[in-house]
Parts: sequence; structure tokens; C-alpha cells
Amino acid sequence: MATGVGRARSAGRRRSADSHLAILAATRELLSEVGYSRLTVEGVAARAGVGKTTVYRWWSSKKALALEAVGAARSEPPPLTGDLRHDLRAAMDAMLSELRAPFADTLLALAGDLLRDASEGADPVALFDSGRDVLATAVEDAAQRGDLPADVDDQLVQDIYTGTLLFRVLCRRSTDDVTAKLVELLVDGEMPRRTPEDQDR
Amino acid sequence: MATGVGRARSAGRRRSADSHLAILAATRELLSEVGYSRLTVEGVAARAGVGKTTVYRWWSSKKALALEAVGAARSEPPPLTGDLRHDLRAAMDAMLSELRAPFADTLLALAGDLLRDASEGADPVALFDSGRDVLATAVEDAAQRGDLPADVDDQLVQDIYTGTLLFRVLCRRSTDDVTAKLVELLVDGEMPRRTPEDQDR
Amino acid sequence: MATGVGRARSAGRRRSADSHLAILAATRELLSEVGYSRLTVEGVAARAGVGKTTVYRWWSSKKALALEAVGAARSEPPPLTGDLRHDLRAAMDAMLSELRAPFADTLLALAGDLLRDASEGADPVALFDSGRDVLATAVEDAAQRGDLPADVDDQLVQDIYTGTLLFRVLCRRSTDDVTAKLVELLVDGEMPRRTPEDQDR
Amino acid sequence: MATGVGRARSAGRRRSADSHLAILAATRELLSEVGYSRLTVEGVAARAGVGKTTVYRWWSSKKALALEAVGAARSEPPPLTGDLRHDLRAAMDAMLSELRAPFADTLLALAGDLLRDASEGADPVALFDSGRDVLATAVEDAAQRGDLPADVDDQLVQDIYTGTLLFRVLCRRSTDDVTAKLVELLVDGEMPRRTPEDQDR
DNA sequence: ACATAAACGAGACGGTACGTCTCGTCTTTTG
DNA sequence: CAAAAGACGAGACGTACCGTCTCGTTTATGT
Repeated sequence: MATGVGRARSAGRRRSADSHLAILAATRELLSEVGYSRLTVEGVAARAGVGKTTVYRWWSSKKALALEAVGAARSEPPPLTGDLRHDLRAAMDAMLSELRAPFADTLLALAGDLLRDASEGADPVALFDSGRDVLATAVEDAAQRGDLPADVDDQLVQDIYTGTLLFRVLCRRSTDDVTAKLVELLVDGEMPRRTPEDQDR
Repeated sequence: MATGVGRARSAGRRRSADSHLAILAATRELLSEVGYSRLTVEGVAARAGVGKTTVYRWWSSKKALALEAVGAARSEPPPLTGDLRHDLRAAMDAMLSELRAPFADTLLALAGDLLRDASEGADPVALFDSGRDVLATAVEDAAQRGDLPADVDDQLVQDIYTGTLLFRVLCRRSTDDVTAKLVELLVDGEMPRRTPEDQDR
Repeated sequence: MATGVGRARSAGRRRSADSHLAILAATRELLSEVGYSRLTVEGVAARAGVGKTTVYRWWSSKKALALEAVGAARSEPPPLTGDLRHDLRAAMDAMLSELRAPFADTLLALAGDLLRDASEGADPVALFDSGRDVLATAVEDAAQRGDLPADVDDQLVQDIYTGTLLFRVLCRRSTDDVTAKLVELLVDGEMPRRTPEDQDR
Repeated sequence: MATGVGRARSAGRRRSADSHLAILAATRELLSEVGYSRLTVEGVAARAGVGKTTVYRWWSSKKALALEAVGAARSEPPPLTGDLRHDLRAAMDAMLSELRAPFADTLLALAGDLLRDASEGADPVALFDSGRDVLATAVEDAAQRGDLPADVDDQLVQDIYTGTLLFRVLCRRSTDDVTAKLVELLVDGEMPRRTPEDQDR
């Protein structure tokens, strides 16, 4: 969203956009390297080759900066195909690509902060929204097509998928077969079974 | 003792249980009031009527202190009844009582930190373990009784339950009917439906 | 004296002369009030209306701060007149004005520290230099004029004067007639006699 | 033992001369090694193999401890011979043996502290008393014999000798010929001259 | 011979100050 | 005349000692 700033301006803003992007890139790099709790605004400014003033001109705090940095790291949402199982899996893969290291700790830390500062109107769920949108659309489509009941609790479905994947990333175990099992569970009512590669635990 | 030198003795003043408990209590109070990110060790010491040194003597950092404070807040695990649906619900209720405010933000923030500092051997999942243990036992029991398939993926079941509840708490919406729907989904393969009270969204 | 810091840097805010002076003034005040051993950097910062960081930005320690504070308190050296007796007395008066309370304890404490940390290249004698320079010049002049022998041990003369005055201040007795007696002793070989005001001891 | 302390107590363990001496010895060692400002009571207790309590049982503070430690290091005063020049030199040699490292910094630091805390009735001059006593007796004797004027200002003579030697130690230069020159100056009114070994400066 | 009680080692305690770090703001100078 | 460089006030960090206060243990009386 903020990446389009300066599009309509002629001069003086071009350099601004450069700084803008350099700051976001530096933030992402440092988040990957040291994590959210050891991220410092001075470090970001130094890495971006920019003054601290410039960082604070556009972001009110370290929190806001990290928020946009992980948000801007989001990939394009996958297109819907109309195949419910495929679309659900694609949505989960999109989520996983965001949740995976190196940003998982940042997302959790930010979620903790936002949860506490609910007075600011911030909604922690928004942190995990990009994958959820795809998911919501897929479920709605399926409900309209009749592949899912019309009164399906799509919000709970979203929460089950997001929450489970989030927790799996926390555990840092394999997430390879989780998407398949979650689809079977929801769509077919199929109880998840252990697969051979689970045996070593 | 009677045989000669009393080696088991260690002279000096012992750790004062009073200070210890006062510090943990103060930590829990302040976590409730201001949240993890605004928690300060100096504040804890002042509230507990204790020197900062005493806090650092027993806990190496604010993180370790918060970790024990939220851990010590855990309630007794509910007893198993042998009724699968009831036991699952009881386990989830136990989880919810820990996840709910005022410690949800602390747990997330700590999980973020622990995830990053995996080198210290800390496991973020341990933060959510107490409810998970009950759940694991309930699922194992049911598998042995034949109420669930013998090869049920109990770990995934745990992650689905823990993750979904965690995410629900994040959203701060009602979690009242979630436990029922999750039980139906897992045990009966029943797709979650919207209930009347979901209509206002 | 002016420190000479503040030569042209590449860019950015320069050192604030206001803060700098406020810190030195606060240090001198507190040295007078509570002495060196009870001087705290936090107290200095508070009195100067300044952050602790700013103190530590320009002085590496309480010792360095006190060192500059008492050094900066030095008055202008008196001009030489060519009258040996007068010049010696003037030099001693200059010394006394520095040695006297409220800084005598600070000078001694600092001298003790510097003596121990000789590895840092610090020379405790420098603490007492300003008066010694005047003295040295006076003696050299007199030697060239022939008022004193050409091979007079000027360094010992300095040490006798400085040491005796220092010790007198330590004793906190009257120093009024000491300068006169010291001049007589050195210049005229006159043994010091008790004067009426010495009788009360 | 044989300290005579506590003789009148009714029962119980007496003060252990061993601990007492071990503490003083440890204090002197540490003063030599790290100096007064880095001396810690905990360090003394550890070095002496003693509990901190025991140190504080017999000395009220680090200052009092150091005071006694350097005092106890004093050597026996030299006997008077009746030869003024010899006695003066002997007195100065006694002073020098105390002033010299490793205790010079301690004496100065203590003097600074005592000077400030004059309210406690402490007299910094007492730190340098042992040599001064010999000196005072020598001067008094000489005055009675007629070797010095009857109204010689003996206090100033003491201060000149003590102060000059103190300052010489501060400068850490050779003090070998200083005693001779000071005797000549006082007794013969002889202006100090540079000697060959002074030339290198 | 035993009871008594002071002195002991160990070290936890409430504090104070240290010197460092980062925050978010403010000011100066340069390109 | 914008933005870099970076000084600034504020305040928490974790450490080091301070001097006090229990803890049991040890040990020399003095019955």
C-alpha cells in the first residue's frame, strides 16, 4: 500500500521513495538476522544509509516499521481455480510462506504488542490477513457452488487453518503433510492419521 | 551426620520464599496491568518491595521472570472422565483459561522471543504445554478404548486445538461455541456451521 | 579554559555549550556541597537538567568529570613583577586559592586515583600545575637576574612550596603567614619563628 | 591472642586474633594490588577466608579498615641520637618508608575523605603522624640544646618536611637527595642547588 | 562434662550508583 | 531547503558493592 507513494509527484519525491524502500529492506534484513526484540531503529537507519530522522518521518515507531516491513514482504495471492481442495491448499501454502522463519518471531511479538494496545484500534489478526483473504474467498465460492454447506462457519474455518499452521511453525516440525490432512478433515470429515514419516517421534 | 562431617549442609541464609513469591505476584500483577513490553524489572522490584538485585539473583532476565510468572499461574489439570467429548472440552477450557487475557500478549511475546533464541534450547511450545498434556492423554485413552482410530495423529490434533484456540483469543471474539464445534469436527467429522450468535458479524 | 573540542565535523548537531557548562557548574556545586566521594553522575545530570547520557558522552567517568571541573575553576595566573619576594608570594596565593575548600578533598582524592592509575598516563602533579608554572617562571627569572643562584634546584623549590601549602590546607590551620615565612626561608635562609598568633596552640 | 580485648566478658568465644590479622593482611595486600578506590570489603573477606560479617564486626566501614591497615603497616620510629642533622634525616626516612608505594594513593584518598568528613572529628594529619612525632621531638630537643632558636616554628618545620616529601612521592621522582637538601635549607639556610643527577630533566 | 553464648562462614537481603543502551525528539550544517 | 548526522532528555538495562540481617556451626569459657 505505501509502496505507491510518490507515484504522482514529479521531483524531490524520487529520492524519498528510494529511502523508503531502503529502510524497509534494511528492516527486513535485520529482522531476519537478529529478530524483532533486538531490532533497533538506529541499526535500520545505518543499514539503509539514512538518518534516523528519515525513518521517523514516515513511521511513528519501531513497531509500525516492523509491521509494514513484514507486510510488504507478502507475496502475491494465488489465483482461485474453483477446485476446493486445491484452493485451500494453495491458500495454506501462501500462509506458510509468510509464517515461516525469519518472520515468525516478529509476527508473534507484534501480535503480542497489538493485543495489548487494542486501544489504538490495531487488530492483531490483520497480521495474518493475506492468506486468510484467499481462504475466505475459496470457502465462499465453495459454499455458493454447493461444495460446502451454505451456512459453513467460514470464520472458524479460517481460524482453524491459520491457527494450526501458526502453531506448527512454532513447533518447527515438518509442515509438509499438514495441509493435506487439514483439507481432508474439513472437506471429508476424515480424522487425521499418522503417516510413516511421523513415526520417528 | 552421625558418621562424621555433615557434608550435606550448606551454610548461609537460604532463599526467602517470601521475596520469591512477592516477586512472582508483582510480575503477574504488572503483566496484567501494562503488558509484557512495558513490564520493567525495576517496576517489579518496587511493587514487590524488593531490591533489584534480588530479582536478578533468581531470574536472569525479564524474559525468564515473565516465563515463570505465567507458568506459575497455571491451574490444576482437570481429571479425565473417559467420556471423549467431555474430556476434550475440559482440556480446551483449561487451555483457554491460560490463554485469555491478561497473559495472552505475554505468551505471544515470549513465544516470539523463544522462537528466535532457539539456540538456548528453549521451546516455545512449552508455553502452552499444560493444556496440551491433558489433551494428549485424553486422545491416547480414546485411541486405546477404540473411540478413536489407533493411528490417530494425536500431535496434529493437539496442534489444531491449541492453534485454533490461540488464534481465537487473538481475535478476542467469543470462544464459547468453539470448543463444541471443534469436538464435533474431530470426533464426528461434522463441518462447523454458523450458529445464531455468529450472525452479527 | 575552553576545551577546544567542537572543530568542524562533517554534519549534524554540534556539542551544546549550554549543556556542557551546566554540567561543569553542577559538578562544582555538588563537589562543594557533598565532596568527591559522595558525588554521583546521576546527581550531576539531575542538577544540570541533563540526561545521564550527555554527561557520559563527553566525560568517560566521574573521575574525568571532576578533573575537568576543578581544572576549569582555575583563575588567571598573576603577572610577574620582577620583585622576587612579591612574585613568590603571588604564586603561592594563586595556589592557595585553588587548594582551599571546597575542592581540597577532591584534589586529594583525584591525586590518589591518578597515582594508582599511572598506567593511563595521568600525572597527579598536573592537578597542582597552574600555580607551579607561575612559580617556575618566577624562580627562573630571578636566577637569570642573579637574585638566586644560577643552579638553584627550581624543581625542589616548587615542591617545597606546593607540598607545604597542600599540607597546611590539609591541617586547616591558618595559612596567612606561611607564605611570608616560606619566602624568608628560601630567599634569606631565615629559620621560621613562631609569631604571636601561633601562640594559642 | 594476648590482645587483651574482651577479657571482661562473661562467656562465649573471644575475638579471634587470627581472623583479625588475616583481614588486615588481606587489606594491605589488596591495597597494594588494586589501590584504595578499587578495594572492596567483599574482596577483603574472600582473600582473608572470612565472612563479610566478621569484617564489619570489627570495622565500621571500608574507610576505617583501610585506615587501620595502613596505620598498622608503620615501622618502629628511629631512636634519637642528639645529632640534629642525623635525627632530621632519620625522621624523613621513616616518613618516606610509609609514603612510598604501595600506600601513597591510599593515604591521599583517605586524606581526601577525612578532610570532607571533618564533622566526624577525624583529622587527616593523623595519617602522617608517625614520622611527624619523631620530627617534633628532634626539633624540640635541638631547640632546648640551643642548636635551633628557642622560638622555632616547629609546626611549620614539620609541615614543610611532610608536605615536601609527600609531594615528591606524588611526583615519583628520586627522593634520595631531598632529605639532605631539606636539612641544609632548614639548619644552614642553604639554598637548594641542582646536583649532577638532576641534570637529565 | 556440659551448657552457654559469642564469634564465625556463608551469603541473601534492600538499596544506590554505576556505565551502557535505545527510544523518540530536536538542532545544526551540508549538499 | 531537505535530509544526513548526530546531540539531546528520558529512563530501563544488568552489574557491582554497600552495609545489614539471618542462618546454622564452631569453640572457648565457666560453671
